[in-house]
Amino acid sequence: MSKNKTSTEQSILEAAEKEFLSQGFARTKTTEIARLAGVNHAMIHYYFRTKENLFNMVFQKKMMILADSFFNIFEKPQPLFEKVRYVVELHFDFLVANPMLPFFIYSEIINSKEKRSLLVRSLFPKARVTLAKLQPDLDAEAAKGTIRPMDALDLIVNIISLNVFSFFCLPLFEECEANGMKSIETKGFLEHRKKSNVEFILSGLKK
Amino acid sequence: MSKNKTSTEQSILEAAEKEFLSQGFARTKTTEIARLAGVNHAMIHYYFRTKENLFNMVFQKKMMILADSFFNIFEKPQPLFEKVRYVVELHFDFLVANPMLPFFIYSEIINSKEKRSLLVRSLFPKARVTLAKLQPDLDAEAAKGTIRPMDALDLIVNIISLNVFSFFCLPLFEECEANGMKSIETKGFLEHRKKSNVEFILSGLKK
DNA sequence: TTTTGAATTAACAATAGTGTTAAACAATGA
DNA sequence: TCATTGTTTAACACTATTGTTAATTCAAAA
Repeated sequence: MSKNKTSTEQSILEAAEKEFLSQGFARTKTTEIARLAGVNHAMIHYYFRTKENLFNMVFQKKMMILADSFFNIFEKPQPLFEKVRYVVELHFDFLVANPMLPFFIYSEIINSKEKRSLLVRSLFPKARVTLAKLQPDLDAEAAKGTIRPMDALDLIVNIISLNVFSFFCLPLFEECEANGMKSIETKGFLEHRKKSNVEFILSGLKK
Repeated sequence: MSKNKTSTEQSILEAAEKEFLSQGFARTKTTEIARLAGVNHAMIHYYFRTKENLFNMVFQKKMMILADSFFNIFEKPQPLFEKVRYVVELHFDFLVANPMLPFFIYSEIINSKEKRSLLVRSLFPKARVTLAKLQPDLDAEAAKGTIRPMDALDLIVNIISLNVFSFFCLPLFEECEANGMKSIETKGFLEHRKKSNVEFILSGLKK
């Protein structure tokens, strides 16, 4: 038994991941997943029963990756300024490795209260811990007068905003270049934004 | 003739706008648009021939609104710091009036090179003018030593990032509240972010 | 080698959603 | 009033996509 079950099941999952991530649930066709995976399309129903089941496997996995990604970075004990720089850079690198992830998750939670609730329940406990540790550091620095008073949640939202949005911009700048509109060399766009974000966030912290 | 053509055509357009904005092209059903508009679903094909035609009407209109929104705000002649504050606030207010717009546009351009190109060609000329005016102001202030050297494009991307992302966060914070996770009073979340973004951006500009 | 059960295939059923059509209807102008 | 033209309706055709099934293949254990 189990001739090459893992191989088939795995290649379906990989193809599904690729399709769902780039197209979203609604645009993705199970036939196309099967074609990509190089298997008969009945296999998808054999292993996962429904498109929705298959989607949920992918979604759950990606949601966990997203939930873990950010807040773990904060764990390393460091002085505030180095920590902020480090967090911004590592979060940015995480996005380099998972450029479609935030958009994928957001697209799918927007029309599903269950999924939204699932995500929030995954994020909340970690976020709470991180905020509870970060806020005192910010308060201490503010008391010393090295930074302006800063809400930890705002800082985190700002970091995520600037980093994630850099990836949202990427296709537009690439399109500019493709249309011969020289606005910025797309080649180094992400590298540039990474530096720019670090500087802007550190500068935004200061008095 | 034209019994109440405008009424039917208009209500289809309004229902279509609502559905496409919240669900995107792929999830939206023309039958549901018809139901929402209170018309026979053949009317959609009578007035617009295809779902895609109808979608393009909505998309084109929304894209124009988006393209006009941001850069016009910069036109008012003002000292730099007041101008930046003013731009951030007005852009934020624009998003209050059009909360789904950025996500809608982005979702649809991501898988369509034509639409991406269309958007870029709409944005580019205005952006160019705005940048060409803004950069000298930034350079002058930097020469005076009131701000750190700053790339105009980075500043604009930062403003859009922080503002747009505040609206992306909203459903998550609402969901937190719904699940009894008290992280922030959702009631005032947007007002809070508006202030926070202005301060952070101004602070990020300074030396 | 035979048996067993999982894996695979092709063909098909079911459904949902888009688009078409012919006939009925309503408004307007002659 | 009648003819014309644009509007609306219900019924249907077409298509794409998901999901099912029965028959077949294959690998391993007895």
